[in-house]
Amino acid sequence: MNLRDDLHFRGLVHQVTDEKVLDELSVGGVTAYIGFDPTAPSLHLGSLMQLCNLRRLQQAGNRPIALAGGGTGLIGDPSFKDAERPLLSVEEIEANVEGIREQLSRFLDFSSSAGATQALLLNNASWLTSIPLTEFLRDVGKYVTVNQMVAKETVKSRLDRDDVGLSFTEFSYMLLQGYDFVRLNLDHGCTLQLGGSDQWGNITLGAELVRKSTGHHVNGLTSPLLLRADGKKFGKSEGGNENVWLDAKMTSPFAFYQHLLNIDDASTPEALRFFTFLEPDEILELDEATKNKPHERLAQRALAREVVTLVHGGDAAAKAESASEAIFSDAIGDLDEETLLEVVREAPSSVWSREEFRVGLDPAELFARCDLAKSKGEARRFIEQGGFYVNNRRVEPDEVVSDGAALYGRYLVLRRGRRELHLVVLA
RNA sequence: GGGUCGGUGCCCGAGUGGCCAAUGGGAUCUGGCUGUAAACCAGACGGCUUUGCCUACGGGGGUUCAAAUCCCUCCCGGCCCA
Repeated sequence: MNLRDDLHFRGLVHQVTDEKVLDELSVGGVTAYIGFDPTAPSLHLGSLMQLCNLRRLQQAGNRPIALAGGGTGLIGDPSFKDAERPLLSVEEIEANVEGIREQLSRFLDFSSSAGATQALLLNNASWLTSIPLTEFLRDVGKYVTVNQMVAKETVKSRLDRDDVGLSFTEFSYMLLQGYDFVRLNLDHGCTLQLGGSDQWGNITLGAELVRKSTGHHVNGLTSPLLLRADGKKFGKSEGGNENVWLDAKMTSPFAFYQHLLNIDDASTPEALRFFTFLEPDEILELDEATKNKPHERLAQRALAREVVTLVHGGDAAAKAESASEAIFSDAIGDLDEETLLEVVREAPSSVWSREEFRVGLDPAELFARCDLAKSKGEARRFIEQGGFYVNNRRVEPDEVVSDGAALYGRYLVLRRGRRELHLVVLA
């Protein structure tokens, strides 16, 4: 299956400036770029989809450019944000760009052996922070009318609001992004910009800017934004509004695996298409499985395994998988010590002095200090509601936890609700 | 710079001197049912040494026995005018 058909099968083409681009991509030899916002030190599940797209292009014989927005990040993209965004400091941005640089290399081939398809990582700070204002206004601003900028959906939604405004800084963002496209076209022969559907306005403006200022014809292609069936953002964690990060230190492989495993049935077909490199017939089979025997969750399992392997490697995926199976079964105490440790290794853990447990410890304090509750007050509430477990046994009110309860004399597996875990090790 | 409206808990949004840790909705969390889903039902949802105390209604100051609510001032935002 060629790339065009594959992209269509996966539903990855939302809008495209010219259908012919898809054929060119299928042949290969196109240079295309995607911008990544350095608003955090790590990419998250949301950006993973764009990463996958770049990877798909590269595998089909095209050259991907990952553009870190070290310059545009200083300004802030207002697209579909309903309020002005706080500015990040230069230091923060730079640190974030460094973090992202590492992650990208797991997905794209940056080695010279890739030849004409060798991936590039660029940072737009290298040109955006040094271009003179007057030059920018003459060479870029002159090609764009405020009329067309204001007409962009992303801007209109902000202008129509009567409670917030839109600063000139954020308003200018699209010009900077457009200028990126011009630079990449002139310096690297880049002729295509990819992005999420929220980037359509920015992308078309950029393409137009390239055409007017260089005479070169370039294109844009957007992918749909993946929302869960319940309308929630996809990359958000189960607990709270935290992003699901690609950095193992910020989101453990176990937590990452769990997040994918818990995706609702209705969203799995899309997730499989967007986030995995499984063959179309495998995907169709998994769709069937979800429909006919949903309780087995074959699609979710495959999704979790594939994506964790992609992001953290096969070993981490295997561990997360076996840990997930063991930890939610009944008899956690029946596991031998080695298996037990293996199983909870991916969960957060902490080491405690045995002394603290001698006389028995207030479980509210224990759970609060392990971050399974925000405060002791909240911890007490969880206990009253029956939401806390030690070694998979529910904690009763007035109970105390002592070292006698430890498995193998050393381990306490704390759990809140169905799936928030923490391992306490006695030293 | 002038006029005007506004800034309340994670978000939206009531409250205009005591009965306000603050109605309601959403989000979130826990429990039940299940498949570690979805939907649905129930409960919780500032903190603590929890019959009570502390911190909170943009910041600071003031009036009052008593303020989210009144006054002054500063900061921030919307709209209109210059």
